[in-house]
Amino acid sequence: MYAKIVVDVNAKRVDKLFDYAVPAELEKLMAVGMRVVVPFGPRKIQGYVIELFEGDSDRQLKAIHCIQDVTPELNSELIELSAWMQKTHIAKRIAVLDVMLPNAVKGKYHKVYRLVDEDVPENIKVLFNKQGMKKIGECSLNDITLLRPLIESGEVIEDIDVSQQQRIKTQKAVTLADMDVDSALNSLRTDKQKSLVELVADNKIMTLKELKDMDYSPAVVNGVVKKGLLKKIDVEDVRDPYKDRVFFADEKKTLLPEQQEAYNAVKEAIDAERNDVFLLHGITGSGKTEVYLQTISDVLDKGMTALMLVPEIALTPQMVERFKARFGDEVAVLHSGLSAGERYDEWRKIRSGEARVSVGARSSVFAPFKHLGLIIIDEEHEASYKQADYPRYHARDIALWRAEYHQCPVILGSATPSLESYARAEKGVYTMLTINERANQFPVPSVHVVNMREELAAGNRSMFSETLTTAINDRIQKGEQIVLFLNRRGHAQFMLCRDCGYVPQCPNCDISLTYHKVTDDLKCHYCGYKEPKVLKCPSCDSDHIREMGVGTQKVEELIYKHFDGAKVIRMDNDTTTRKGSHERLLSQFKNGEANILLGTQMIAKGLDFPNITLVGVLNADTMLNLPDFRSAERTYQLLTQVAGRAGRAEKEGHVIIQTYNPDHYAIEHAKNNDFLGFYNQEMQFRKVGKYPPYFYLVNLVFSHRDMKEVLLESRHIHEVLLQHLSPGSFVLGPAPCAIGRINNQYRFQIIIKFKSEPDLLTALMYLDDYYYDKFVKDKFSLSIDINPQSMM
DNA sequence: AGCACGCCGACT
DNA sequence: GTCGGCGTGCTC
Repeated sequence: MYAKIVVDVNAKRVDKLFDYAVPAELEKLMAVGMRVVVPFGPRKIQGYVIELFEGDSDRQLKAIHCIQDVTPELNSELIELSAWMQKTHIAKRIAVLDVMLPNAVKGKYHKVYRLVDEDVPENIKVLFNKQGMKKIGECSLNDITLLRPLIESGEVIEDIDVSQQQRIKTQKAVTLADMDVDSALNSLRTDKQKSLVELVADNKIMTLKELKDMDYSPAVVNGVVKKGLLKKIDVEDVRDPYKDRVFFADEKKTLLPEQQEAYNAVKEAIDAERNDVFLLHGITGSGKTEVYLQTISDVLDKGMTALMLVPEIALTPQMVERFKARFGDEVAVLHSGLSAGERYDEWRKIRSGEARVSVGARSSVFAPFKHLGLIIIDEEHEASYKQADYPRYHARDIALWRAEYHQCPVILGSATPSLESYARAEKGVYTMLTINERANQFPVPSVHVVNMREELAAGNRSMFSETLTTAINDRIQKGEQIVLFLNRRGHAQFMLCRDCGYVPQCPNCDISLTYHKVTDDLKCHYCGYKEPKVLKCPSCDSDHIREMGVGTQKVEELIYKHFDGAKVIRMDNDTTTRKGSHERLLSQFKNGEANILLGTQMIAKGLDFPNITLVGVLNADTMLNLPDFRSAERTYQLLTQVAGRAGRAEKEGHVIIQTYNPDHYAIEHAKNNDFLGFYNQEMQFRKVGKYPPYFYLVNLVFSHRDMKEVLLESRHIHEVLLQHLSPGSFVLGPAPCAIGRINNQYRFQIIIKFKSEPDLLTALMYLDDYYYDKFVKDKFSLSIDINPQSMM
């Protein structure tokens, strides 16, 4: 037997399948998808079994060294998917496999000394572990002196140990020993021991912890074990991060007519096992989640599985609670807050079939389900579904591939669909499902736009307009709650000299340094460069240099100064990095420990508190002015989402949007909650600008230390692309990137725009291959982003 | 990516 | 004469 293996070496040159012989003693155990350790050149590394085949090989093949799993980590679907991703994402197979699997699975390599012969003096033997290994990194000088003669004589050799990062957690348990239960019971004297054996006989396996909880002391258990009636074993201990929480069973809610219609359409596709894609366009508060829950429930009833994706920041305890309440232990939750071990446990629950529903962020799209009956992507427009770094996959693409593989339907849900998806639904590629009425029947909040230019003209230079100030004071007095949203993207704090206008820049990148109040220093967000806060302007020696721009901290201070009786909870990256802090802050707000919740992007989603009657958007424009073709779309989506936080209950909600561009169509349509109006206008702009969904985009970024070289080389690549691509496509550039230099690497970009380009992948693969050696040798780097989410 | 092999300069 | 610099090339 032979095996085709992907080796764990992240290099283009070895991005192919290697053939190995399977040793006779491993043939029975060997399965596709397993991880194995193989000799590779002079060393030993981990690899994935992609294919097994029989027959003679005329080549002298090396043999697989050992297996790493008993149950394969990958199934044949994921293997096929990885091949597809390798091709369509211009990515290395191993890099693709790496993002598919949970971190705990990935191998760790240690250089070790290995004891060849066990028969050595005791003082040497104690240095080694049970497997006769000793990590070289853990050797003291003394150890090495001791070992040196043995290394020279060959009794100890250098080797590489491939180990798993995260061991499966085990627990001690007991089970029946091989023996007749009745005769066993007869041989026991005490009732306690008898009942213990009966209990174990009934349950097959009981952990010691369970027994202890049932008042069987270790002494009793050990006594029976000693008699040979029970035996101790290790069982896998599945960590459940939510195990201490009690979930109340959640009942099906009656669907409103529009919900029902959407549900019926999906249900029909589920039953027919048809690979339909639905775009569920439902305004905020229209009860999309209830539709998801009921369709999932149907899938489970059919004995199939369901995968649901939500944006990372929407994966709040509230959301999880709702799923756990409806489906109980059948739910696996996958998000970034889990430890590697917890994540792996959830993964294994899915693989074994113990969990049949998953709720998770982007990477959970690879969850190893069998018999998928439905895939749901909630908030399908969210940019976070696209992985920002290599391999740049979009969870939506993966979901569509998997749905086709399983022949099951997909629901793309959103209140503000991406233009790409909406256009496809309009064309009939996807099935459009619309919900226009709110499930709770409460009125849509009223939206008021404040023109900050007028405020400024009227002499109000604070960041709170007259209207907002009045509204905030009113809510504080009534004891109602307020959410204030500060759009921080592209609006970090920096230092500015008031005399000469100097702004401290990163010496390695073409970007100004960001001021961090917590550490009181200046940092570069791109390369990590750090320097102390400057007290005197390095340019003109003036001491009128100070922090500019508003951060949430600054706004918090201003709120306390501006409003009596304000009690603020601030949510941003600084206050929510600790595990569980997100949840804690929200529950504090929910309990009324504060009346103002101030935050960035992360508060735009999911919070659903009845007492919020006012939502203020402090600066609606910052996102609008970003040099990106999606900036209007992003602004519209964000404003709609933020507005959705108000009036989720009986009390009427108000939204106040402060902006310097009150007439911008993104803001106007957001104000009127008019998606179609926005869509039509934005589509015009996309059509004229030759942007998605009219054209597909590929963003190529080249970087190198030497500006001249990178410019010359990218010009050449421009030529190559023109030759390879069809006349209907556009190749723009090379032009300097928006941030022209990062970490002393000059950056140029080329943008490809095309409607249909059958040779695209071939051309890109050619670039990736042909230039690879050059890029390695001359430290050039090329990044290829197909369907980029951002052009910056 | 690692690691070995190999072919040149500065040292005992 | 040899130790070590890192360019080159290979890994089933």
